Amino acid sequence: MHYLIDVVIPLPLDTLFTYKVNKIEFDFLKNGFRVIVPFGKSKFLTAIVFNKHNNLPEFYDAKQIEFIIDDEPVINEFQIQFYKWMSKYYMCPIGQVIKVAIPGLLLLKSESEIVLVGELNEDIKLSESADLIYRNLILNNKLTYRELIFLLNKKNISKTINELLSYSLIKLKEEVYDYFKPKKVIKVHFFKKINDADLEQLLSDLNGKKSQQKVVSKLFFLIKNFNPTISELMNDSGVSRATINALLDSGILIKKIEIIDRVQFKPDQKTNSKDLSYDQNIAYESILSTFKEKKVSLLHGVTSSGKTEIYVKLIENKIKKNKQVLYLVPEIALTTQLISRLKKYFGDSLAVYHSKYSLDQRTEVWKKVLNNDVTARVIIGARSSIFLPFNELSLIIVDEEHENAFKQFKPAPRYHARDAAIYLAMLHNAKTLLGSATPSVETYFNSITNKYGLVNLDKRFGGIAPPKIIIKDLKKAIIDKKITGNFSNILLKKIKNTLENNKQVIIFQNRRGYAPYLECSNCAYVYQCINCDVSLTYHQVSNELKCHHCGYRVENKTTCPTCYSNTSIKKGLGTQQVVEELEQYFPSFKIERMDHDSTRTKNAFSNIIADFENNKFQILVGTQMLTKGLDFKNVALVGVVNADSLIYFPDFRSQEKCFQLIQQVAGRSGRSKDQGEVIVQTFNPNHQLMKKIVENDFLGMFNEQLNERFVFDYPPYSRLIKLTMKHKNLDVLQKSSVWLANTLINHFKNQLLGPESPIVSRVNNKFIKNILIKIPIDTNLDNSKDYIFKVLKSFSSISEFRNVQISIDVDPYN
DNA sequence: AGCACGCCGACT
DNA sequence: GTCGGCGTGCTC
Repeated sequence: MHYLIDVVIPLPLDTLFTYKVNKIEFDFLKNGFRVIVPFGKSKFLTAIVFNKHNNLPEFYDAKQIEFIIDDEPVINEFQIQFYKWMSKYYMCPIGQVIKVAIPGLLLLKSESEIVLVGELNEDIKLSESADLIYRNLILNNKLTYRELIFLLNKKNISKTINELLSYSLIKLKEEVYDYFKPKKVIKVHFFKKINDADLEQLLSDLNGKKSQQKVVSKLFFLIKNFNPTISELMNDSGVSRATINALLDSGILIKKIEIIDRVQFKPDQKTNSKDLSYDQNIAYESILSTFKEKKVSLLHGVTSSGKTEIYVKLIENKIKKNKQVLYLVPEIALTTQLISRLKKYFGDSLAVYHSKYSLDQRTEVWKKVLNNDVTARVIIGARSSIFLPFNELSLIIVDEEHENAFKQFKPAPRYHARDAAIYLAMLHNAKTLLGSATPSVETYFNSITNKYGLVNLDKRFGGIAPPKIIIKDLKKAIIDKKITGNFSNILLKKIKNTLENNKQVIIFQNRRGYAPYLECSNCAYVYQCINCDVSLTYHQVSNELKCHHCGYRVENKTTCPTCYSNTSIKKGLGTQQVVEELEQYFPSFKIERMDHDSTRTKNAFSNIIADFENNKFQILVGTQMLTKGLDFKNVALVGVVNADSLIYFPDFRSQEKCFQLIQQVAGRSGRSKDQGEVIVQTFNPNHQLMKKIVENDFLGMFNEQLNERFVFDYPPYSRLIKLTMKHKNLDVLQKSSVWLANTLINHFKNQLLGPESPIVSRVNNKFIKNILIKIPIDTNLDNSKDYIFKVLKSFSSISEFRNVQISIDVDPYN
């Protein structure tokens, strides 16, 4: 009988690799265990067991595993299923999925150490390599695999290791794999449990030692709630370190090491969930009733309708039953307000997970979820939290379902967290609740066609009237000379009134930087990035020209490279310039900016929000960032400087996005009792979309968009797969993209668009071409994908095209 | 992905 | 004569 395991290697390779194990290992191993395997000539990698079987491979000799890391699985069967699905659906190698899904700490490479533990007996004769290692170990005591490989110079090291092991000269230090170190802290305790009488005794024993008495009484008081650290005790009792040390030395106090959670929750006063309003309660009940028949429901609730309270109610029910709930948000950094709100309700059962957390923090949450720990029953997280090892998952909430941030771009798998969450919930037999004030066309379509449940909540909480949206025609304003700079007179007047009433203003400008581009006024040259096919953005503060694609930056010397004149003019409009302009008009008010540039540092974002909330400044100018569920009580006016770039963005979703964006920004206004106002400036006041925006007509927008998607075969009437090709040589790219498109056309016929150069046709010195495939909804998606893979395989066998990078995006979002 | 192997140019 | 450039193929 042969014992074999199939493992996933965390590299972008699409196959499982088969290794031999012995009977004992076979019986011990379960799917989800980590093992160290030899891979290639000299590498050792962490791999994850995905399958166990007895079928010896026919065409190659399986290697033996090196050793087993865990004594229990680090991922569960749900995840194995889920990751496999993701690999298949998003056409991404399984190894790549693993790499993205599992925090790095759990996937260490050959950092294992061997440690010298024995002494060489004279009658043992070591082989040359073993002797070399042994002598090195005497000098260094321990060596990593990597160093070993280096010393032995590319030989198979497992032989040598086994030889040294067989004489008990070395030990493999497996602990190093558990790199994850719990955070430890030293706390002060009494030497024994102390009651009131003991305290009296202690205090009299310390007669004359005033400071020590102080410390003892303070500690006695504190331990009712918690044990302090040494420095906390010092501060609280107002004594010096020496006093504490004296008490420690005399044995009255002792130090204890405690493991604490890295992800700390301030013990905010815990509150019970609020009672739902009449409308909220109806919505809540209907969600429950749609869940009887449907796996997925959409809560379409206007801004300020109090969706969060409904979520809270639903979550409460689940955690009472010791179930897990995943609360997905588009961008965790923009969710500080929501998190602190949820903390109040769920306190210690709430954990936050985010790929920007440190590896230690992530690993901590990971392990808690794996063990269904009480301190991680509700996970609030960005898209990567769908990869966590849930085992009692019973509800997923996808808040702001329409947000593009749910779609992953950068490393493959290019998954959409909302769609993946629905599959994940299905695996767990759990429910998914999608929530949005402006649902995506796809989701709303699924709701009205009865695939998902649909619950409407169209009254704002407390009956506040929705903000009044006013469209201002910029063309007319210019003709009538009723405009100053970029602001129509009416907008300026409204800002003035609002500020005078002690209310705050938000100005939305969807472009960061100062001016989008700089143009030479002599020869009309536009300053360009040297690596990319885009114009450089002028940044006033640093007096630099920056590329927002590759990060290239130059000092603004304003000497035109073509005509050498130095008369450049700023064209277009960015957030920095808007701020500068407003500062001129309203010199007595403070203005702040919130965009990608001003929020780069760790706390900048929450600081700006906190300052705005506390009325430390009155006008907030910002980009998209402003729209993400922020809640400012005192904002009465929102101004959109220019809506046109939103409508005319060349993408089939641009109008939907524009509607969503303006509705969301509008939602920031008038969140308290007064009706808010929104002024949208545009050169296209008669665009049908503007009418829909003014009338708050979601359904009208939806129907119109749906119709357009039907006519042009876009989702939800088709599925899209986008192939992006990159190469440094334009000719090669041209030729190869035409070859690929022509080959694919055989199968996809007129459902294939391209190859086309994107608007930014060169980034980082590589040219780009896109091919878009529309797959009709009634054809088999798997067959289409198989065909694409087949074609890509023949593509890569053409040596001329070898170096063309191709990335696949299933359900692309731009 | 990484890394070894292999086949061609500029050098002590 | 060799060192090293990076094109190609493979990893159980």
